[in-house]
Amino acid sequence: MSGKPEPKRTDGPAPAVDDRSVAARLFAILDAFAAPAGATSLTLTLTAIAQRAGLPLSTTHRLVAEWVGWGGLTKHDNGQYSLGMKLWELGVQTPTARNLRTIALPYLEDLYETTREHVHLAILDGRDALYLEKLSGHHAVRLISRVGARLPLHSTGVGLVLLAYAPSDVVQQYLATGLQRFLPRTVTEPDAVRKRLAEIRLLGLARMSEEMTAGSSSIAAPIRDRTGQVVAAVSIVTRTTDIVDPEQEQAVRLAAQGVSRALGYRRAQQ
Amino acid sequence: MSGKPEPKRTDGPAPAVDDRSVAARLFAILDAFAAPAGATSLTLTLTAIAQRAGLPLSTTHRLVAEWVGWGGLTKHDNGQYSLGMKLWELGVQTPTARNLRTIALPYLEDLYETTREHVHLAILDGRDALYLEKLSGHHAVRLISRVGARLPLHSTGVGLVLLAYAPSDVVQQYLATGLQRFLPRTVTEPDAVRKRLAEIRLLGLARMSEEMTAGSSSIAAPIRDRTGQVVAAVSIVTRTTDIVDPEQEQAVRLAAQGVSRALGYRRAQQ
DNA sequence: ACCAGAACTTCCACTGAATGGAAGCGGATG
DNA sequence: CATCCGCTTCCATTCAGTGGAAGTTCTGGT
Repeated sequence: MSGKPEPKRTDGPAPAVDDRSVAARLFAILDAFAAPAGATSLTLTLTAIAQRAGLPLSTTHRLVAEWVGWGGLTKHDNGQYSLGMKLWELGVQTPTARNLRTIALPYLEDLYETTREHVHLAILDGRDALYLEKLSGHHAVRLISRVGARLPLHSTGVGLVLLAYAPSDVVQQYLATGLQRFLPRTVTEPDAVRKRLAEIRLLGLARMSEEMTAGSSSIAAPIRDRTGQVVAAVSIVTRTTDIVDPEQEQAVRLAAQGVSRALGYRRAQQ
Repeated sequence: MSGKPEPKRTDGPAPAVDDRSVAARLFAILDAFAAPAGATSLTLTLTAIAQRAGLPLSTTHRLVAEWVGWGGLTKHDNGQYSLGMKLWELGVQTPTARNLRTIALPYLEDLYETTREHVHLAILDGRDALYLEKLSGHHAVRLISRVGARLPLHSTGVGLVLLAYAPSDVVQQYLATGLQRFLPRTVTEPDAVRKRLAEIRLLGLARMSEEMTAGSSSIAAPIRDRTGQVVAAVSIVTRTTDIVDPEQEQAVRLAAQGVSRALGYRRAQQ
């Protein structure tokens, strides 16, 4: 009853004992390096890591040393830390990413060659479109997307395609939360989005225009696995024009079909 | 006093208390998933993880749960575990890999388009060539290399280039250990390798033939950063022919120069 | 050159989180 | 139905991890 038998705590601003496990603390350290949006990858000092992870400096010091020893973090000459190659090495072995990427890459290359536009490959992960691959030429319009980026489902071509073929409860939940408007043309009204999703399912293709990045539009199509489930989406992002280019749309469709076939999909109908 | 008040340990085969830290045990679990050579990515049962990591089952159970909770491992329906997307997500943010890849990719695409051969991008990491990127078309000769793979320095094109421009003590150490012979034509004799390295430095290009995989040859060239240091190597792998193709060699050289220039290198001499 | 301050590293007594043996569970196999 | 094998849960024991504090190094201001 009453207060716990705390030793000698000077009131202060809620010490709030940290009941995270060692593992959770180790993870918190890595999470401190998660790059925010489309920024360059982070490089942090020990103190910065400690702050971001909410850990005492000495604990951070010890745990960071463990990460460095294993290769999950690297210490640079200037004393800053960044994510280490070991992490990259294990990361690229993750089955979902690796298998899809390996199979899809040749088709993405073809698509890039025929269109010379940014090519994206993304999957649905939680409430986001997670970008697995991105090909772009030298010219390349500046985009926020990059490999490993998470972008909203309702404002990107791949995102909308993924949402269009997602289980209805996922759609329900996604639309329930307020959708952010990035540009005047971003569609954020739930019912309007629903109507779009139906059109996408009908057409087997999504067309976006100026909803995430000014001056750029995109065309996206679904990729299916052997069971017919949509598991990913491909897209190209072009400079916005008013005319629909049937050749580009056909190229995206073909790429998506190619990958689907390589994944073992044999289209049932149509 | 005498012996510790051990509870009731039956002698047995050296209990050998495990003095690994919690962190080390967590890492051992991830390391259990490191795919051996060119195999498909692993999927393991709890028991298998425990064995590979050398941990008691109950400890493994608890720590694996921590990884799953964070997203570093994923539990599949069948009860098997594999590396998780979180790992991939953080992994692709690793600066070295990300920066080099982003800058190099357009040039690698060009190289692929002009040659239609496997294109590799690798860096020197420890005693291995670590493959950062690999592009291949549909036809594609079967190769052991893949993104994230580690292959020997003396039997691959990129490896030999990296070794040629490595600090002399690295070369020293590498050659000191016995070099494995994969095929009859693999050069393993230290002095012969040294001679090759000198030729590569002179020519700015490496030519390999049937030293790792039967029927395939490769042409590799060095990539330099702004300081002039060789930081990576590009190569194409072709079906072995007896004639040297100057166009292919020129294409590899151009790609390497393009990436170098994009990295800020302005060649000093030549 | 000197000093102040910040950032990092090391130390160590205390303690509660991690450990792992054992028992319980559940589903596959014969 | 019995057995095996792999997974999950439990909990008393203890030692690894903790973090405050002191020591050290680096930075930059005057």
